[in-house]
Amino acid sequence: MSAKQTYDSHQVEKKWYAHWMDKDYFRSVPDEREPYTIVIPPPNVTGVLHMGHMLNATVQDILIRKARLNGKNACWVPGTDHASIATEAKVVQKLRAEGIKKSDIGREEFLKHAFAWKEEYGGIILKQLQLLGASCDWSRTRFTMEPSLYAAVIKVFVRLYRKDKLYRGLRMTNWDPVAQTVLSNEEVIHTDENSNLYHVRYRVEGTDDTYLTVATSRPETIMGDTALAVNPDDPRYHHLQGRKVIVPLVHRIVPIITDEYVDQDFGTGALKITPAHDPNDYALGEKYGLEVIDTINADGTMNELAQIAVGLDRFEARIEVIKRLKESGDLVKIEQYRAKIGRSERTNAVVEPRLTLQWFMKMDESAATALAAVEHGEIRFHPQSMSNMYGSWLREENVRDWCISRQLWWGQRIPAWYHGEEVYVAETAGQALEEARTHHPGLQLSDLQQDEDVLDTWFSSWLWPMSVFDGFGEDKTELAYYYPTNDLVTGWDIMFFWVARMIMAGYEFSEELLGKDFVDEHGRQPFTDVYFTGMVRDEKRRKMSKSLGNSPDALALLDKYGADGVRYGMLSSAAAGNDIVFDAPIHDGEVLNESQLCEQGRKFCNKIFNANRLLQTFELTDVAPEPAAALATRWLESKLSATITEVDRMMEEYRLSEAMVTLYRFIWSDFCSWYLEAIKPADGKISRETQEAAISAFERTMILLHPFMPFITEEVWHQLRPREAGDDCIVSQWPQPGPVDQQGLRDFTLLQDAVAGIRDIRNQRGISHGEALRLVVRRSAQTEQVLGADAGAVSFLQKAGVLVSVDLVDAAPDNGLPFLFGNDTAYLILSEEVDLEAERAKTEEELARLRGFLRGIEKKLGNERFVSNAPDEVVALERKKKADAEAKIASLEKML
RNA sequence: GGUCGAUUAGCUCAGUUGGUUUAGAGCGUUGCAUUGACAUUGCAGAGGUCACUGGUUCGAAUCCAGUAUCGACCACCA
Repeated sequence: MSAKQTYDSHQVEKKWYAHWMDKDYFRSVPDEREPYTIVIPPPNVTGVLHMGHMLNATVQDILIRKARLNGKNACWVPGTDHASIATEAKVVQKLRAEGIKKSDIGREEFLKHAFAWKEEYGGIILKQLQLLGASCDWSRTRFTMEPSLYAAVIKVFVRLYRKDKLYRGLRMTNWDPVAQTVLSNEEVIHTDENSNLYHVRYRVEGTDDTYLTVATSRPETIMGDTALAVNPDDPRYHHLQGRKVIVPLVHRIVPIITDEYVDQDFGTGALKITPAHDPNDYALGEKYGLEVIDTINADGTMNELAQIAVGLDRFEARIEVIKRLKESGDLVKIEQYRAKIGRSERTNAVVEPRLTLQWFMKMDESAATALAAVEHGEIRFHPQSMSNMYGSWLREENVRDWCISRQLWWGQRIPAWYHGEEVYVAETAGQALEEARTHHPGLQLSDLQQDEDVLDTWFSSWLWPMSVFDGFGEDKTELAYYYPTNDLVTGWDIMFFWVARMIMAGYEFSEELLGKDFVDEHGRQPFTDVYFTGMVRDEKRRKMSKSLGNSPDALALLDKYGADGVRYGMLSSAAAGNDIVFDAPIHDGEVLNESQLCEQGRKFCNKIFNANRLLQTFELTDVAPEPAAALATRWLESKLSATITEVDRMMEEYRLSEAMVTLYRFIWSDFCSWYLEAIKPADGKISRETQEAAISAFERTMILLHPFMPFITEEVWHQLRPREAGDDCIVSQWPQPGPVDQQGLRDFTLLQDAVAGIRDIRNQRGISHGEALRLVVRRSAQTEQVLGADAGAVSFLQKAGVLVSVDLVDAAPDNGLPFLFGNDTAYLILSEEVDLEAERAKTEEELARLRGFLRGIEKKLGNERFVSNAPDEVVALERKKKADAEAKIASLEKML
């Protein structure tokens, strides 16, 4: 026999992934089979694999491989997202390092650089997914900025505009001064931060020493103040109503207005109004017709209108303004304060409320439709509780129009052309011109100005389930076959960004694209089920992120534990929607801590690998199977069937990690610890029939485990027996459960318990596992049935318990050590003296426990209402429990 | 401020319409054995009044109410 061996993941993974690709197993084309479709949540084109992607991809791969084994036409569409802000920021940074300014080279040139960047780094993440084993149809790889998907976005914009769902308007928006673009509300992250509340006094006009003091967190905006406000019911300020005050530093005279909005209990009960730099102030400004003085530039510096601190950044300006207020004596006090600060999701810059002209999509109708789709069950969420979060977002009062324009170049340019104040929206400049000419016949292309802005990245991602099948193109064959897709797997953090909007797009466009008959039959929803993965957190429960540097290097993990090991480790603690706490902080590719979860996965691979090796070492004979092996084989078949049923059910309910753990236990405990030990021959010779049964069971087990751990299962599949070309685990058939012999399972459990009892005695008395003992069992209906009916039972007991003999007797032997065998007693015959007192104490302890148990049952059965109200089978069960307990007690009493 | 969720062994978590032997797994821990499939593995042990208090029920970890603690999401209080 060869020396000890350990499973080596590296070479196996490389070999089989190449083989699968070579055989085109991941490829899907429409055919007569039922489709099963997943579209990947497209990662950022320049991103690198992190833990979130790995968890997400593992779940999708499990679902897609399971569907493939079930004979469906499994199609997993991969791709990447152009991620306009993130990618543009990276390209800008790279150019800056080369001494190039974005504004100097212009749009065309910049886009060339951006595409070059995409060519260089784009798709790295997809390559990394392959290392994990992801069985995507790579021939379908799509990119949100490729021509056909770009065209889809433009078409959709035009359609929505024609449907009067889009409008352009001057609004108070979230401005990112670093990226210098507007953001949607969802892209602003609000967190509590320490800040100060500055109390500043404004002198009342026409007085020398009457002041109105306001509290503000943003003193640098006072140069833009155009009013102060108090609550009309506030008695402190009744005498000031209708008066005017002088803004410090800039000496502007502004009115004191009254409005219910002002909270008397906050700060001083007086509020400064800066309509240009605060959404609420803007609303009040509109209400009272106040002047808007915009004092901040797009890059966050102060402009000339500020008069003070011109050219300084807003935060430097704050320091300067405070200094001057101190000098003028107008700063009354500074209070510590904890405030919500909004930051840009992408650049982390503090968001500046800013009045800008943007495109918006009306959301009221779409939101209502999308909400109904989940409420009515056309789309199911897993876990179901996630629909609460979804509901709270889409409820009418929380929905706001979607700001879809961005002041960037990397993205789909808005197809709107302007002629002065007029707007022409069309798919091409030519069409826009044509339309413009209906009003102005002599117009030339050069008279029209295309909108400089691009569309929000999510305005292309929301079409993903349709656009990847060219749903907006001429040929609808693919869309009609694959749509609606089946499962969407994503993190709940993009439920609003992405999931909700895809649902909206599905209901908005599917009928136009596929026709009413089609959607009436198949549905309008983009997917039928959404599986929300949890966030991957580090051992301190912080969300893993690049900025914290707490995310392990995914590639180092794969290298260390193998793809199967990592998949096992990630999934084993990942019930749907639950955050998973990952335990392996790795920095710069070096593993600092062991990941116990992945290590367990690695060991599991090793166990499977060696189980196969054992099977291969047996020497075959043509004799009939040993009785013990025959019994164990029948038991294993029942057990396997039960396991298949259980795994099927768990998969249907999206309880993937439980399904995997079930298989882990089946393989490790049932197959390896009990079954292989039972059939393992002493002389190395095994019946051909037993060997075949073992291999057959093991290969079906490999299929069951394949979705979870594809590489090791494929490898073992091929080592188990010679295979024809094309007979691969990945394309085999999911096994069907056979009959389950419940009585047989129960009887076998009894034998296992007896073996445990024997081992326990050996352990406690220090009897070597190798020393064969004699076992004597008291004869009863139960023991006769278990031991007498099948020659295998005795021989199994002998083998597993290491016994020279097993005898059924009517009277207790006088030198035996008794233990419970089912409801009866068995005696292990020892050569040495038995410490009767110690045994007696143990037996009495057990007796006391059983009596307590029996009392509980008797109480229950003595309860008239229980007997009359509980279902018959429950009562029958309790009676059985009672009888069993009584039999056991009798046995124990006899022992004493 | 509003809404939702969580609280089960030292740790991470299961527990699926309330009822199969007075709660399960993995890891960790303790003891013993082993290195002849398994840089290990096997066997066994300890460890939980299922957050707390009431209620519904023949029966509650499971349903209801309240309390406590934690967390998440949403919200324009300067």
